[in-house]
Amino acid sequence: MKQKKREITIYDIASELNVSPSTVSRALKDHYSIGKEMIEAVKKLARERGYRPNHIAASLRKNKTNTIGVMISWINRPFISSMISGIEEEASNAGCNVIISQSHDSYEHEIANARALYNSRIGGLIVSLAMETRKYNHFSTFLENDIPVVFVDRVTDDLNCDKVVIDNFAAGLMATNHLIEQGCKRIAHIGGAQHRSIYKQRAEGYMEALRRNNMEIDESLMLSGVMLNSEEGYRMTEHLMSLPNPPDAIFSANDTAAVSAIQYAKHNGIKIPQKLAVMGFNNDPISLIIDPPLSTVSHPAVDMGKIAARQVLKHREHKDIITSETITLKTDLIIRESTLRKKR
Amino acid sequence: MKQKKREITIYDIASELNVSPSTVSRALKDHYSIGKEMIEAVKKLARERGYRPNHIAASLRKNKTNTIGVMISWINRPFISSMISGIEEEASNAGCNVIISQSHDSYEHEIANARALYNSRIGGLIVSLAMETRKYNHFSTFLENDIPVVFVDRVTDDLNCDKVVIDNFAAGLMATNHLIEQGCKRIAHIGGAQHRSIYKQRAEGYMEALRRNNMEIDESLMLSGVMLNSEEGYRMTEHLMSLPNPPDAIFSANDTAAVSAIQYAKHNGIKIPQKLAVMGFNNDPISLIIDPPLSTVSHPAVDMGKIAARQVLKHREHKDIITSETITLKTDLIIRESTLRKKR
DNA sequence: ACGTTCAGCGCAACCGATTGCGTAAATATA
DNA sequence: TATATTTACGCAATCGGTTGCGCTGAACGT
Repeated sequence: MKQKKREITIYDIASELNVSPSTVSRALKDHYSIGKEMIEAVKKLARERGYRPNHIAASLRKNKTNTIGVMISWINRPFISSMISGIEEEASNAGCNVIISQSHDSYEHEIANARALYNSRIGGLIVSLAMETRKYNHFSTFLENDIPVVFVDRVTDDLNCDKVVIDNFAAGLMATNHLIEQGCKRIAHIGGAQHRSIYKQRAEGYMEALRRNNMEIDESLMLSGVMLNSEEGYRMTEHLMSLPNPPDAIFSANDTAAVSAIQYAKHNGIKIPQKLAVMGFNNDPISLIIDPPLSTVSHPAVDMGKIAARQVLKHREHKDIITSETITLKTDLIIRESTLRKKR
Repeated sequence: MKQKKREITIYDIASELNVSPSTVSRALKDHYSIGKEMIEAVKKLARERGYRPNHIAASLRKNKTNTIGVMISWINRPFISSMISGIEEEASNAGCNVIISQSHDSYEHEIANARALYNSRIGGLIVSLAMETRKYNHFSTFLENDIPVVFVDRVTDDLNCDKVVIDNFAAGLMATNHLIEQGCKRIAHIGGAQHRSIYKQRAEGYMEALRRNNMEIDESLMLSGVMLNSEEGYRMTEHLMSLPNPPDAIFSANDTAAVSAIQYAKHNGIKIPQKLAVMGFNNDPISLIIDPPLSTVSHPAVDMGKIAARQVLKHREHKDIITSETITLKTDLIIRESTLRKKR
């Protein structure tokens, strides 16, 4: 009844063709020292017998798997899940598996996950840092063992490896400039944890825009959250609008907080964008659903994932190359009603 | 310079303790035939030497990995990514990896992915079916080889394995009943592909509610989409509202289409919920952002993922048990303004 | 005619853990 | 005291590829 279907191995193929297993192994991957017709014969028989390569065995021998690890904060966030979608697509095209692990934005978790992934002998790693993380020693194990590490979005300069990012400074500058063009005079900024470079750079872009326009940088209008979630966004907006001299615009470092700002405004009869213009960041689905639609900065999430995956795969191909490049993708300012004061 | 740090193996530990590798192997997993003090000694030395078990080697020997495969349509959808979040959390607590693969709702992709996952020797599989899929032979390979398969949400009755679902019929009934209670007289239903049981059952719940209230079932008010995305939702709403006798309520089988219905209504000056009540399904984040907030049915996404993972892990523990259970989780009707005609 | 080159393939040692079977010593039973 | 049983551990095969090195015969050069 219970048929123990033995799997076909290279040994089966070898003995059937009266050659050695090594020849079969090499033939299957077009090794240069194997004859043309032998390669064909092996592949043909392999196909006929339904041979399935055992990656586990190869991984054991090579002490490296064809699995790419992905460390992110939370899967269930639009930007992250889209990025993973891109990673998965690219990796699966290259015959690689993708294994994911969530840090939940905790430093402790991130360390534990790094250890677990390392123990799983992943062949490459893609990381978007946890909000908390300030030290990066837990990644050096990978680098020391020639396991390519690529950072995406939430990166660090403390480690010398590939990065896939957007120009957060330019994006912050662009977004703030737009608000200024729309006639906003007192622009507040709701940022994220400032040790996370993406948030720091967005804030610096914001400040640079003010400077270039000879506008005062008012520290009391620059807030930074811990998680930058909706609760924080709501409370920070409440704080800002309760100031003696409240802002007439808010540039938020993500859409979640920006949407909360809009909701606070709606609850309190503050007209958007006339009384308060709101600019977000990320182009999350909610930015298009909220009323009025939220102006924001688009993040090429899927592409960032694809490119990060490609970088990992590239390093796996050419182990000799040790260059570490930083790839910066273009962002787009998406102008919607939440900031559109001047009708065009 | 380049220190080839040799990994500690059970052989190193064995020779240092002057015992055999088999003893070390057994001691590390508390095998009954190993003495108490031997177990302690082995574990102590393993800790001191920084021994890391090589799962690859174990997988090769046992011909089964500690990796759980997850097949879903798209990662970047709120329900799916939340579910995966739950799976990952539970699996990682049990020391298992999670590898994901997207079908993009395509039958062909699903088959290819199944084959790839099988070749990866996964130790268990969690599936939420692609929209297109109508045949299920591509999963039998797993069952024949005692690899536990658990279906979540988008399930099928054609296969005899575990399922984690919600009561879609009851949910559809409940949702429609609510609309009726709110005084809606002509309720339309926007459903998904009817060969996918979740959508069929929601539609049947809808019809049952009408029947119980002696309301006519008007076929022209029952539409079913292919992907049930926003474009389809918008067009179907347009179609419905252009009928000679348009509906005064729409029950959509997901939030995406429901939000599109609201947007169509807003674009065309149709008051919600007075002129048109809209009910969604899933409790996606957008349902809370859209104005007016969307009434919907909540899906315990994270829990469904956790439970599915637990089922897989359970089957891995006790291989003898071959029961296949269906676990049905509770849904909640979330009433918001989009259906609230009667002020309470 | 003889040394050289090289394409083409085989040998066998890995990679690290698992496990059925065997065995010696210790303890229990008759 | 002899035998049965239990306790605790070792032996060695096995999982399926991979790869450095070595071998062979034929083509080639002078």
